[in-house]
Amino acid sequence: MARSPKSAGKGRKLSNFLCFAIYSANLAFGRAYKPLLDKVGLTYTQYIALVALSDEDEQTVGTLGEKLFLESNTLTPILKKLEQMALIKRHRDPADERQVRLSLTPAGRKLIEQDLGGSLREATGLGDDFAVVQKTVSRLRDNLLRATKADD
Amino acid sequence: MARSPKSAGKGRKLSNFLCFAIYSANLAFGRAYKPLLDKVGLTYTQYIALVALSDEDEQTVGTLGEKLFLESNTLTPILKKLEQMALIKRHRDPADERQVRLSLTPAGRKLIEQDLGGSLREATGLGDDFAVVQKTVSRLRDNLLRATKADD
DNA sequence: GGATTATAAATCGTATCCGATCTAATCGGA
DNA sequence: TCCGATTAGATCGGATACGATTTATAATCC
Repeated sequence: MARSPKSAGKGRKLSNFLCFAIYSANLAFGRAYKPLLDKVGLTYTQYIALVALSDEDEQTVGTLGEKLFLESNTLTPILKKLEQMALIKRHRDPADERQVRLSLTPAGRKLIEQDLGGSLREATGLGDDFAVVQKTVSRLRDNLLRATKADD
Repeated sequence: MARSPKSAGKGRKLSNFLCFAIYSANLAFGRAYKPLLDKVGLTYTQYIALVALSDEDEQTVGTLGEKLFLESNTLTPILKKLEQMALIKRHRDPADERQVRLSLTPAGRKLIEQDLGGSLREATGLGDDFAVVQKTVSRLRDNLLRATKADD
């Protein structure tokens, strides 16, 4: 990844790597959410998946994967776990037996409506920049994915 | 779509979650680096660890972990792999046998000096905002970790 | 000095990610 | 209509993350 133009001496400074800032910020978010999610028995990824599922009922694994930038190899085990916890329902679509439809159970919806991470907005220390950063990082992600897909 | 979503309700939009922007941007960086790192047989985390190790010779697992925000449970297997690839050396510190000292081999240093991710700066599409985003996200990370540690 | 405590790394079990592959179901062209 | 190609999920193996525990060494206290 790109670094600042200056690399005197021995190594490249980690602090100049945007990828490392993102990588470590992701770890930090996971740790910030941990105590909140432990209370309800969810992992970070399970929580994100549940939020995405709250967007719409009867999504397929594929469409959910497009939202989360993940595929069935990662999602299937997570979704089975969420079903096992009675937070979602999974069933094959009768109109196309290849697809699996996903919906929150009342328990799952109730859990999501608690706004579990609400207290974290302040912890980011971003103040009014919160929305700007969110948009900028999303744009960064989209640009990277587009560029990556482009030279396949 | 044949079926109409019965709930429509209150889902929280994933697009409003800063944590998801960071989470997915991290996935995107990993995928952008993948083809570059495959050429040299490194994984994303191994590469980040190697960059951190290029900063200084004779670091311990603990000090490396402070830079990477990781601990020995995660680092030890990665460092053993890097040693096995002859990119670093590991040895117990004679002055304190509890500690393991880490240094790049010439091959490891040579690999890092290639600036493998250089081509990705452009792919971020951030232009002159690159450095600003890098600093803002680092600050976000530090704030989150501080807040998380604070109410332990 | 010997026992207790603290520290550094390693180990172990669980849960992601991800490439590769597999299976089942659907589609499509001759 | 038939059969190969495509598609959607699921499965599998390797590599992180991470809490909890273990081992080995060092520091501290009485």
